[in-house]
Amino acid sequence: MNRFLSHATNRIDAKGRVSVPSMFRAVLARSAVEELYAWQDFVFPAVSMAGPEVLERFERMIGSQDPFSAEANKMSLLIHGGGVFMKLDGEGRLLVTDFIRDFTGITDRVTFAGRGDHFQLWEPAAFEEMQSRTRKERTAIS
Amino acid sequence: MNRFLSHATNRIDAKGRVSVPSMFRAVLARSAVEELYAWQDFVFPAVSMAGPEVLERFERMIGSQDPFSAEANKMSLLIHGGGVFMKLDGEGRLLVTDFIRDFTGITDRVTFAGRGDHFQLWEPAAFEEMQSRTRKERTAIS
DNA sequence: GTGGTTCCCATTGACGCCCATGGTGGCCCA
DNA sequence: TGGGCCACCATGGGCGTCAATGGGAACCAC
Repeated sequence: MNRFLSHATNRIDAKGRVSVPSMFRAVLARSAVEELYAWQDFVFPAVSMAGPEVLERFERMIGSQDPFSAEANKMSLLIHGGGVFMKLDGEGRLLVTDFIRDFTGITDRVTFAGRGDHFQLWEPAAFEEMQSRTRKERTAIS
Repeated sequence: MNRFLSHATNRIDAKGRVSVPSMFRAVLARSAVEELYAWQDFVFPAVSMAGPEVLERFERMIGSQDPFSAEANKMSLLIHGGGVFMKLDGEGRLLVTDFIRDFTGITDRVTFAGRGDHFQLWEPAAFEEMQSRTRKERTAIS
């Protein structure tokens, strides 16, 4: 199954690195992704990651709008200004930069959460809380 | 009958594995399910399992919404972030991971409960209690 | 140089695959 | 109908492999 699923929490080491769960790396490998596009999520205090094709998808959405519209402008602000490219080291770890820390509140541990076509980095407690709150809110799935 | 029925409690071994009741495995085999989609239930402290078609059903529900809405985002948080694919070993056992333990409170024994098109993993005492309480309430079957 | 990275290599514990054993129930046959 | 045989299921454990993590040393940029 070629989706990002499940969640797992890993520790950040003294050098600021954290292992991306092998499950997620396997998905990336299947789509031959080398460089990751990372962006600050539009809804949650989380950083999302996926292959570059997601950025292209975002750009097509902007392209289909009036380039002078406030709407297109704001969107570019988010997906370009709030996005970076990152890559993993030989062991499948990534550097937790301030870009990630400041936006998520992550300090020493990272919760990776699958989101289907991408995955996210959360501060563990924030993820827990958001998930359980959401579960309480809606009893309407199924 | 191709349904998950009845319940049974099995012991978790020293390696954290537990046998899925053969009755349930037979149902899975009949539908040629290789990989199980497991999700943290939206209502109970239980992990549910079924074939991948359930995930696809969930995803269609999300797909019918605005992908940038908070609503779609939260739903994905549960079905993607709160879901995993698992597979059984050669003997029909599954590994009871933290993904399962943390959410259900399971420690050394698991109660498997049939739910028609899927089955659930419960902490035995929690299952007992939930079942007997529900029986008393007698919500509105009759 | 100095701080921050990247590239390797080492360690340890978790997990997957395989084979073994014991207990129980079902079935056959006398 | 009683006994015995056999199949199947739940459970245990060995062992090789891989993932997560830690740390040294080369490297790059300012």
